[in-house]
Amino acid sequence: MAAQINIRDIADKAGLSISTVSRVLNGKAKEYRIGKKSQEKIIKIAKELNYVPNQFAANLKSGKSKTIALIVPSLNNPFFADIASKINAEIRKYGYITIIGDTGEDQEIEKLELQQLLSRNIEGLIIVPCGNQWEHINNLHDQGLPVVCIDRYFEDLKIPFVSINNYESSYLATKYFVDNGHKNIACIQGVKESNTNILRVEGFKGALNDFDIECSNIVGNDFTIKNGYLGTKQLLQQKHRPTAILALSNTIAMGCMKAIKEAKINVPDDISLITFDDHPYLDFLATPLTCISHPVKDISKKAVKFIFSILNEKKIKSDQVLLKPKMKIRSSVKSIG
Amino acid sequence: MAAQINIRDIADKAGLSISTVSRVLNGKAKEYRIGKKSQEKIIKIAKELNYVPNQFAANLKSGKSKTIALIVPSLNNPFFADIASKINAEIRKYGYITIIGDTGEDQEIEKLELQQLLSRNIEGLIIVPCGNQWEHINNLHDQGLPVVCIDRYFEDLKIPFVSINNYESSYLATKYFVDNGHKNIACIQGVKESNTNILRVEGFKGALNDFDIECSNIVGNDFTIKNGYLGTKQLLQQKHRPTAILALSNTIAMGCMKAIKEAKINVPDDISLITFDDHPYLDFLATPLTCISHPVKDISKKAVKFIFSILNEKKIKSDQVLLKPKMKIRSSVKSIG
DNA sequence: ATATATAAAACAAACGTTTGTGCAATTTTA
DNA sequence: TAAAATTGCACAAACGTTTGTTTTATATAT
Repeated sequence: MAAQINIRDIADKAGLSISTVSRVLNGKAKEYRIGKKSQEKIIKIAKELNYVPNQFAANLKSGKSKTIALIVPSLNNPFFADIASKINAEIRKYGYITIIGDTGEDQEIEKLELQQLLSRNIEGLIIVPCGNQWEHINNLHDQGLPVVCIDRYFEDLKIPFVSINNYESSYLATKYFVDNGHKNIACIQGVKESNTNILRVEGFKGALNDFDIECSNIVGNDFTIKNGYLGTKQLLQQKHRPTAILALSNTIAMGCMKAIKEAKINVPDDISLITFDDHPYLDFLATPLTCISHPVKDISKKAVKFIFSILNEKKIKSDQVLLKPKMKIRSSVKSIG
Repeated sequence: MAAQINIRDIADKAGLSISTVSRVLNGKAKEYRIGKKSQEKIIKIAKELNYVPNQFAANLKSGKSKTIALIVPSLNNPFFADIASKINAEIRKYGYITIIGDTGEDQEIEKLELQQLLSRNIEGLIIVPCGNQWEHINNLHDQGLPVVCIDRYFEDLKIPFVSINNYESSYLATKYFVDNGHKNIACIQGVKESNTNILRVEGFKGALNDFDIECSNIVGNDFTIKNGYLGTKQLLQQKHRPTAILALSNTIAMGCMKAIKEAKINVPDDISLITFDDHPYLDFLATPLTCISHPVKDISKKAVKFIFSILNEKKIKSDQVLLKPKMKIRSSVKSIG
């Protein structure tokens, strides 16, 4: 790599000092009363030489890295990919850059990545935590690093978060099943300890309870295709087979569909299905899937706004918000009974 | 953010000089003959204080950022999200970190991001270029920055790339149509100028030509759902409606399916369809889609390997490779005639 | 003509590392 | 036992910026 030209090269060529060049290039010309001719000369030369400032040097001195870290469990999950894409774009608007970390749903990798990111002096962290350990994240928060959890969060901590009301989400879905006459409703859950999952399961149970439906048929333990597949198989073998399944994630739903297909039965004729997380392809499935849709754009925007509010020490009214979920009705739920 | 503890704090606490600490922490203890007791003491203290090195300082001095940039057209596209996920994981294995840029298929943003990334002293660039302008990328290559194009590339330049044989891809698909008796085959293309598209179209035409099929019915001009939708509508209105459509990307295929659904006709009974880019959800579509599958993992691995080979000035036999595509046969092609 | 105010820009320290070199102290060799 | 070699470490410069302070030149006031 050819040596990058630096501020000194510009100073030399302009016959001015590096401090003057720095100030002009940083828009502090007025503040430091740099003459117009000098300003123009510097800017012209910088362009000519195609000057690119060395962020390391700048950051080292200023302590500002202009970098926000985003950590997600898996970019392979279209939901998180969507979030990553939106947050990345949003952060850029603030003149900051995003470093995206993909933990592969492994909390040890999460910790490791966090270390690496810290050594890059990130100024803020937006994270979808991938487990129920929170100490390493809370420490950062306590140390004053702006942290915002999205999607998944820790209920009893003071870390700001923006997520959706997961209880309401599955309550909505379950109620929809009930409204359509279903009484034997099953649920395939994800990682049991994750608060997302806990709340969704509670919403499921809560709805059943409110409508005086006894049985709560809950299987599974992971947000994966495999788990959805195995869970569904298990459900289909039950003597009193459920008429409806609530899949607590899009990955779980994919597994469901696989098992349902293998069993040569149909959605919604033989079994109804609702999934979490919307995606364009849901419209084109064998049976277009009714889903609980999360406002990814709102979540992303708000999370980024939070980060920069904290960074600029602006007060936020409430820094733990739950957005409202929506149900997108397609045709995977049959009206029965 | 509380002040991070630095190498000097460790030196003070250990009663040693910062150079000694630096050397121990960088694994250069033997090389510089640091005593065992000193080594142990330093490592112990570093752990106790939870030392995180300041990469900016280290990078400033050493000129090494331990960072590779990855630029993709859009993380929203599952294909690129997949690539990003894999490359990210792969690069981490080398102790490097990845900065992911998402250009939104906008070449101006691509240029802008590139500038920002350069100022962060990236040591390498893996890019899926999002247009047919190559100067800004070629310049970097000429300046000695390790650059590897993936998926899309520039044919006449010397920039290393790893992609798949796009000609072969669509040739394969088209041949499959022909083998199944199709004669009136249409193709919905993406961005006309992109080399990916050009080659795929050529493969399409080449196959038709080889099998003495005259008509080449090519519509469309963008790798988007919308374009797929409009293109399909256009095709369905033709007096001599095609019996098969080759969609040159997964996004285009989604648009196809939308239009086909609206027209109340079926795949493959009324029309056959093959798409590019595999994805788990393709199995669960109304009609599981036969597709041309690209070895994402191989592409990612090879690209990363190239980058580090170039970085370490190791010779590569051939640095412009085209991997073999595979066809994943599902059930979206009807055997006719 | 001198003192004062202001404009314009230079000086120099600092950020936290890495790294080439130098210098004791200790051990080995002759 | 003195010279040579080795071991163990410290010194200090450098990386390219930012930024508080100082200096110089010019304009204005007295």
